[in-house]
Amino acid sequence: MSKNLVIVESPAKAKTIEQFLGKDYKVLSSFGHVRDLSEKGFGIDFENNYQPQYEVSKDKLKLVGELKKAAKEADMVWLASDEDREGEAISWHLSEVLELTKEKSKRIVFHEITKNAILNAIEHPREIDINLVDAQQARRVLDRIVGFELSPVLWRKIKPSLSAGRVQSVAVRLIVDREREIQKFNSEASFRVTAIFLVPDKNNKIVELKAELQNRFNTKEEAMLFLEKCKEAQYHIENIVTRPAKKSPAPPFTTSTLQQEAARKLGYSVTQTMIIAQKLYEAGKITYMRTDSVNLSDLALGTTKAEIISMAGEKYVHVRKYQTKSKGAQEAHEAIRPSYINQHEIEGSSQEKRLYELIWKRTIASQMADAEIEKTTATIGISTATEKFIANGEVLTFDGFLRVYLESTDEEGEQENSSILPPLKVNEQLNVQNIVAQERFSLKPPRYGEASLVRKLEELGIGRPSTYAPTISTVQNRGYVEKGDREGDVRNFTMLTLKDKKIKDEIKQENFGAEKSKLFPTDIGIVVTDFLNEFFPNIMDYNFTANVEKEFDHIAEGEIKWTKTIDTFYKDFHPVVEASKARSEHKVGERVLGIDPKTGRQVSVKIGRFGPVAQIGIAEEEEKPLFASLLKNQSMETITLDDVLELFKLPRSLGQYEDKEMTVAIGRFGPYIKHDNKFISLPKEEDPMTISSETAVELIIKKREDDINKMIKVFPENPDIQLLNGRFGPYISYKKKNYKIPKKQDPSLLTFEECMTLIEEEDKSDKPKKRRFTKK
DNA sequence: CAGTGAGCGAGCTTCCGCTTGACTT
Repeated sequence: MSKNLVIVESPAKAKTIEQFLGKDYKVLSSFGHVRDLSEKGFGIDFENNYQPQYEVSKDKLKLVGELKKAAKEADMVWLASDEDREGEAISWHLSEVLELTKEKSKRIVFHEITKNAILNAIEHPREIDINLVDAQQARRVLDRIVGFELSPVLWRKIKPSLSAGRVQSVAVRLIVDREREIQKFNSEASFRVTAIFLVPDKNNKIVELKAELQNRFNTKEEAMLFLEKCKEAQYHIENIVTRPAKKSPAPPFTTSTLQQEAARKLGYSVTQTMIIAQKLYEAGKITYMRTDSVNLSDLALGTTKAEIISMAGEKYVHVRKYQTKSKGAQEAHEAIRPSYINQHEIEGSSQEKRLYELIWKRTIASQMADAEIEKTTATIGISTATEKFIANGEVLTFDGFLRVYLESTDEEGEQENSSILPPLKVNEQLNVQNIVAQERFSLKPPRYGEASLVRKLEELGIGRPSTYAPTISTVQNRGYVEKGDREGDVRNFTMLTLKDKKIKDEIKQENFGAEKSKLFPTDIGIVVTDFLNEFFPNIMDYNFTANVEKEFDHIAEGEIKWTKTIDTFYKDFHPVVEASKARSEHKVGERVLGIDPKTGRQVSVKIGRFGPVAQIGIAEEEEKPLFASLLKNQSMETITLDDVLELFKLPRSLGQYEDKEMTVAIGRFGPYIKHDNKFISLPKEEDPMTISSETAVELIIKKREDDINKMIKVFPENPDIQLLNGRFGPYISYKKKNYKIPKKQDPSLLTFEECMTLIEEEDKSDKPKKRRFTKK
């Protein structure tokens, strides 16, 4: 029996630490929080000074039992959860639930998982910091109040099952605000002038020298005037300036920067990145992946330095200690780095290998010397004009960290690919090959992607490393935000080219504005955001979290009681919630578009039970209103009366076939034909408004053929059971449910009885689950 | 897999942060 029990948060950590501590110590893990506010109702006693009602979480009951038993058997329990607000609370909850006494338990903390750090921690134990725990309770209770007061308002006013919260609602607001910015944006045109000169290089070979005019022109006329002046001009080098410059490496990865770089360099979603990182962590390949710290342990600094020396030599080393700048960082862990920096690559899936390589490079680079660059700027004078051309050159004189890694950026703008300049002398005359004045347009603000939204949230101090990925999923699952691509548009631009003293004036075309995997607000997201902005501007303020964090800091310092902070907030907040419920004259977000010319009834759009819907007439009228869902590419904000009237032309009858009615309509999965209670999707090229009955009949016949090919077998005993070929291989279909067939089984040999057993077995095994996946 | 949207009103939904599994389609 062990005399000592150490409890940490993560099982992987427990395993490592157990090896350091020897046989007198047993190390278990709490798997994060073990207790939370009751799931029924608020879990807060409002009558009793906001007393939290805690319950051991359902999935932790068994674990808590085991911990209790282990605690009883031990002489001393060491509470070793992380050293931050949440970690302190975890230790406190553990000591409550395990009924630990002060004599029998101690609180210890360490920031790195090394033997020295842990032994040192055990030599310097302390007690639980109840002020820090109180700060966490305030955080927890505030979030519960905000979430559970606001969400039901949305159910009533907009649509069931919606949600609002301190973090998610602001995340959606960022997306909505950005979308409105983009819609408002007016692109401005200007003329950018570039010239190509021909000069000899050091071997007397003629090479191109590219230069750009210092200023741009606002109009075509000005650009034209300038080119006219250039027709007879001479060009010469007026000035050459060479100056050294430096580039420094980026700090080691945090959760947020890892998500950004994995998105930019490897194309992973934030969830994907976290799943892969979790695997690497569990396999002992990297340090903990949910962190806001850029700090590396002394041990890691040392081994990284040694690695760089053996790889590249002493002059490539530059030991750097980074400071965390992001708001609200709690720094319970190290930065994300390889556990063993001398391991350049690892075994595993290709995704794991690539992510590991990224982490390895970033860590190594962060401890390498600056890259040194020599920048040369040549100014070129024009004999007939006062404007100057500028040619920029860049030479890498020392590669430094660039030898292994360069951080990517999100900016798409115009690349200045400055390269090495040919040898030039002041006063040298230049021959011009051509001068081009090209119309350029200012870029609209880019939409957020998953990773850039995380970066923005982190910048604002909203959310934590453990919640970035889940928050991004939540706002998508609630239907507030959709990830998607947008095809670009085509636009014309003017290009003026001066060559051989002649000016060519052309109109050219370019594609612009195409976006991939970006976040777009849905109508529901927009309506919910507008509603919350109107009634709860305080909660929706980008600084709300930062402001309450300040309060939590005061609580942690012991300057205020946590219940006081909550009371002040609640007394302001709750009456506004009540007021927002009371206002009920109109459906939130409803927009009246006009009058239906046929019936004279009102035409409007709103959020219905199943999403955005168009409506002819109003509920109070004697005749029922007509409804039609908006199409995927339509928005409540921009849809017109004519668009809506189009929607009501469906479902459209296509006449009869085999004495049964054929109708065409648009459903959840796009346009379809319904005939004899069967649904047939329209191929892309067919338009439901114009499709003919002949084409419809062809599609019906084709569908029947496909169905026959799909069928493997039916049983005379029970025609409800069908053996079918599907997208994922053969399966059994029975009473509208699908059942798997074991891989080794040849489906055509299955008997009726065997099918029935497969169905029964799967029905039995599938009852108790389901919930979590639909929920999250 | 593909009807829905008024009205009656039962019974449900929901937050953020800590952790890891056990799950489809």
